[in-house]
Amino acid sequence: MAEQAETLRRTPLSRDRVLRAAVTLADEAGIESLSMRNLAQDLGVVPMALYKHVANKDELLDGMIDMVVGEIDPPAPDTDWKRVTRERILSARKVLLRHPWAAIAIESRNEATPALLGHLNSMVGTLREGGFSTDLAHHVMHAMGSRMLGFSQELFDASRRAGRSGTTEPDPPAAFPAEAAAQFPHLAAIATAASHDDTSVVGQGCDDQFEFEFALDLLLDGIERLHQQGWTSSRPPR
Amino acid sequence: MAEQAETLRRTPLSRDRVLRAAVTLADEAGIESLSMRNLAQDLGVVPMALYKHVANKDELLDGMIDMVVGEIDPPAPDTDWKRVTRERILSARKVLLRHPWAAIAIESRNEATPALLGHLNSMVGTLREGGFSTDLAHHVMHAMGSRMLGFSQELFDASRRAGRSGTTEPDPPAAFPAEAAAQFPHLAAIATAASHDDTSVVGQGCDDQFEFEFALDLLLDGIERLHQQGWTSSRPPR
DNA sequence: ACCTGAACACCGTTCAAGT
DNA sequence: ACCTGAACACCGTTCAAGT
Repeated sequence: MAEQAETLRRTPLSRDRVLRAAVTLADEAGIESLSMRNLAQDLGVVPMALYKHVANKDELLDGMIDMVVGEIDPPAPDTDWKRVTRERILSARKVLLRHPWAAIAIESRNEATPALLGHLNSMVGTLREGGFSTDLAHHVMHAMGSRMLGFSQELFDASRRAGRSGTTEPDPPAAFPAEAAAQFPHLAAIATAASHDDTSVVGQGCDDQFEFEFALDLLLDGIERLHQQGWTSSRPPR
Repeated sequence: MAEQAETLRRTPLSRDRVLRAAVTLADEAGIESLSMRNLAQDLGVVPMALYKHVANKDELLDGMIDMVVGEIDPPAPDTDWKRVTRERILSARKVLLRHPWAAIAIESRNEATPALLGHLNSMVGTLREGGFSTDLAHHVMHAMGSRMLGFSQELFDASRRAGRSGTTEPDPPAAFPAEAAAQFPHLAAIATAASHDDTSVVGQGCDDQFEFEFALDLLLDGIERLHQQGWTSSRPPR
């Protein structure tokens, strides 16, 4: 990273170069290491020079978010709303896993950025082309953003949040301590029952991709059922 | 709040009093106003006095989270897993709406706190008592924590995040500007189609509670179906 | 032994002085 | 006109000096 700064020192700053460096810094060192001062140092520049390209740190974060959202695949040219939506969501997931700081950064901002609105808009477009009423499409979009537990369980993984330490080897599996197993027997049971892995381990023992697709298909199948029934909010199923 | 500090100045500090004041401060002024120094001032105490009761700010946040999790209703004495789970999730939602900073705070920590583990454990317990295999219960818990869009759409509401300004009147509805409607026609369409409200407004026009229960029932109905079919991950439905 | 002021190593951002 | 060093108003936390 130091050599990179060396190479680029003389090339002029630009908003794009600032944002790109910020994303790299957050990816590699963690979002808590992203300060205007650290970022300037990475770019071989005095801190105040950044303010020529971003108004302040909030705008920097917005720009970073838009850069990440731009990595999501565009909708495939396909008429099957279910397949298109599924692939789009899985693409977004891949992007968010590449940039572990991004999901929380997006949630922490209180206005959606333009790129994010564009992404959501095209997701709704896919549903509309699939024959969804605006009414049902509306509720579906909300459902996609809901978290029943109030937080995303996937995020309980230290190795994800902290910056990658250069190497890509996974963390050593954290054992489920015996005392915790006694206190939380049900959690211990489902941790060990994870059939796709054979260890008595939480977190590391779960196949996150499997779990994600499980939830995704649960939702998509339910949505498909409502869609086929011609569901409207004025005529709810229950 | 100043008078409160006055009243309590002489009563000795305790971990509980520190945590309680921290939750109040975050609720009223927003999580970004929660600094060790501000908190100490609210308590009429020198900043360093806090460190007698919490090791550092991270531990303070953990304590605040546990305090909030403690507000979630215990499971009702009922044998119907679906009703119990539904009520529990709605109770958690109410708690998280009372403490707008809490959801993001929980996601930002990378280890679950003891109270949170206890809550999750009892949720799994409800499923097990309802006849769920540990396998299915495991996947269900993951599904409950999943967010298809990578972020929770509910959180795009400035009035939620920023501290309450004393008054409880809602923010004036933010209009969906014409230029945005042209750029994001599908979003504009679903915003206006929100049948439970009659305005051309995003955010304010949505009945969040309705949307939450829509998603919740979509998931619960799908889960019930899998449960009745005796679903296991070695014999998936698709 | 306990408490706490000052100090340290950071922040984001303003502003005035330099070119 | 542009650039930037110093300064301001904050952080969390350490540590040594006070009682």
